[in-house]
Amino acid sequence: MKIIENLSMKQKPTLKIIAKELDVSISTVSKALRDSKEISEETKQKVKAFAKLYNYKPNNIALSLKNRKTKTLGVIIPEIVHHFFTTVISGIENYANQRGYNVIVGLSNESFDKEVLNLDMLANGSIDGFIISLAKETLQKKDYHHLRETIDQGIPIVMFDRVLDEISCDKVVVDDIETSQKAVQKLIDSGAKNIAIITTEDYVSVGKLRTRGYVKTLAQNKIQLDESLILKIDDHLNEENHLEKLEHQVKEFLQSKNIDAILAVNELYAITAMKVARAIGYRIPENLQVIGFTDGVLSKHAYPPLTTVSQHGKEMGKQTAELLIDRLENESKEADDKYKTVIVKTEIIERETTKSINP
Amino acid sequence: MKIIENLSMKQKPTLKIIAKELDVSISTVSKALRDSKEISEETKQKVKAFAKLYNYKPNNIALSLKNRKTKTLGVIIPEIVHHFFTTVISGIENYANQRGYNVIVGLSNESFDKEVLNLDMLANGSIDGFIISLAKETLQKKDYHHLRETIDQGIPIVMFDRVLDEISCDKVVVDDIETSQKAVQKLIDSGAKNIAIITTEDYVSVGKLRTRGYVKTLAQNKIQLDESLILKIDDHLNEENHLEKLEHQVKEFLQSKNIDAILAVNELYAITAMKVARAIGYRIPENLQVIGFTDGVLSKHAYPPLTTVSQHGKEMGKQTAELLIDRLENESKEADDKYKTVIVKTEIIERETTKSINP
DNA sequence: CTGAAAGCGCTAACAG
DNA sequence: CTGTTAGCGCTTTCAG
Repeated sequence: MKIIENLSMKQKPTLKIIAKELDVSISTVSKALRDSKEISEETKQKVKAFAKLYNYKPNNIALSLKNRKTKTLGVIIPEIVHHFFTTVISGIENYANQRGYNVIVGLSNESFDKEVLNLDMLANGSIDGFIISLAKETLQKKDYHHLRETIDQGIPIVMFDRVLDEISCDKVVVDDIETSQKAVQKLIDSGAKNIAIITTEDYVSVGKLRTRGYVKTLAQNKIQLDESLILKIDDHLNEENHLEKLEHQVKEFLQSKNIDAILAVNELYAITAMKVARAIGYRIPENLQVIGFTDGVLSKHAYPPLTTVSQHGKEMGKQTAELLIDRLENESKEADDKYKTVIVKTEIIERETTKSINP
Repeated sequence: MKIIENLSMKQKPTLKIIAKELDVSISTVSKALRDSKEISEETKQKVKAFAKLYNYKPNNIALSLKNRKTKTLGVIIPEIVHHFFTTVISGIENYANQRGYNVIVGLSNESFDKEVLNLDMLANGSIDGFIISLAKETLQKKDYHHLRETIDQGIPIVMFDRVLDEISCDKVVVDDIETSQKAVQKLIDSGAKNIAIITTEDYVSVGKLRTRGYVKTLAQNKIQLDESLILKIDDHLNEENHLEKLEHQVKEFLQSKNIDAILAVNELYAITAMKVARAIGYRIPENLQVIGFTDGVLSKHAYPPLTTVSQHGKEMGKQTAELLIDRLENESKEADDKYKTVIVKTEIIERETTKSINP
């Protein structure tokens, strides 16, 4: 075969170019490469050899335009410097790749506007569907028009973790109430009397639900609820000194109360509570037990290693991706059209901030 | 204006549809929307109003095909559940968005094959350029053909952190040698005599460079180098029990030596060293000082809070994105064609694992 | 001022 | 077995 010089390594080969060089038509090349039986063995060989030689790869964009699907998922999360979200992404990416999908990541930074922007930016054909965990600001504003619009446009959304009852779509969550109950029960069983919870403001659904589980468990154990043992952190992540503020709030709380156990709604709150508590003389777990949510590096490497609720982020990621891709690929078969919400199991990982349960 | 019924909310409007409804040509619509002066004010108004009403947004894929550029960057990193990479991504995303670019993320999981796969998957038109930090396995194998090929294909690459001298392209790094020197000098100045370094195998460039800085600083201070104070961790991240193994290696090391300061090449090694050291009776920083690299959550919330070298991941991300986008948008002007490597400043953040420097 | 036509790279129905 | 044609959605000459 004579090698044609105008095919420098630089020039990315296209069907057109191959066709010209081989002096056949574009569609012949296309068919040959896809092993169509319309094409003679001989031609196929020739075309394939040439394609291989010049390392031909079909252009994704052209395929996307033709097929009206991009084989890529848009993932929009509030923050990426965050262990939980990071594990979720890794779960998504892994699974999506296996099924031939790519992942575009957008960050909302907990901002409503950025969430909308990202959605818009990607909804114009760049992706086939969204996986999203809502920004705090969105939850506060309760403005969901952007979600409604993209669903109306026919772009499916799967929500995870921070989800909305108001929007019907597939969802993946942890059973926050039940999990929180398990944790509080464990604290009670191991002898705690004055159990506090450090949680978020109610507009963050996970915070609200976990608080609900806390309240419920106390009731079940006939323990009088003391509202003042519920600390709702007023957390503005984007502020410069939010860590200092957090510590301050926690410190005041711990000093003013007589607490022997804490359930914290995330790692950071748990770690902070431990740090502050230690500073004011508590010993953990002897006179203060702590359980956190989200099993991340912080918990694992904390001092002492923190007992936490593992949310299985990777599994959640896998589930969201699966739900989304299944929906994308079944659009025609209206069979399983109903929206699903899958609940991912949690698990309490016992480390050294809780006591073993009394027999 | 009469509202035409076949435009249900579901149907995504295209120029074609708008043209038909308004009974003008496609090109007129296109021009009107782009405010071409070829079009009469009246028509423009009409078209724009209609487009707005039906929430028309140009299809990105079609634009990409037409313009031969996608306005999206491919970022390939070894791991995402990792504070440093996560901050880099956030820096990239932020800056890229500002300039109208999206970010596709690919994870190599430290595997050569997955790195190649990801590169291939995205190089077929999905992205305009790459930002990449190499997988350990790639560094070991020294097989860089995939990088060479994509550069040959005309797709620019910017490498960061784990970079290669062998490949010419833009790079963003931290000055590892110098930084490491600063850290070691600090340890020496605050009285340390037997300074150890916990580092990676040499094929990880940052490990090698930091080690070099360590060696250099000792020499400058006329301290005899004791090779046995260099612990090179044989780290296979993907193994199940790599944490246990790590602890084990560190423990043996600490027990067999008489060490009063440690420079650790990343957070995990630093934290692990502290944990092990505490367990065998060291007090930090009284008789063991520790400095880590990578200022992440682990360091900040460690017990005691760890003195670390901040690598300014976010800044690095911004720089990589800037380098890449600038190159993409200047392809014609061969002016600044030379490859650059920008060095991002580091900074030692003093917390409680080091002593203040003796006067 | 408006529209027809070509083309980005690819596929597929339809002719030959 | 191979080629022509049309079309995915958009921009951009070039005619009218």
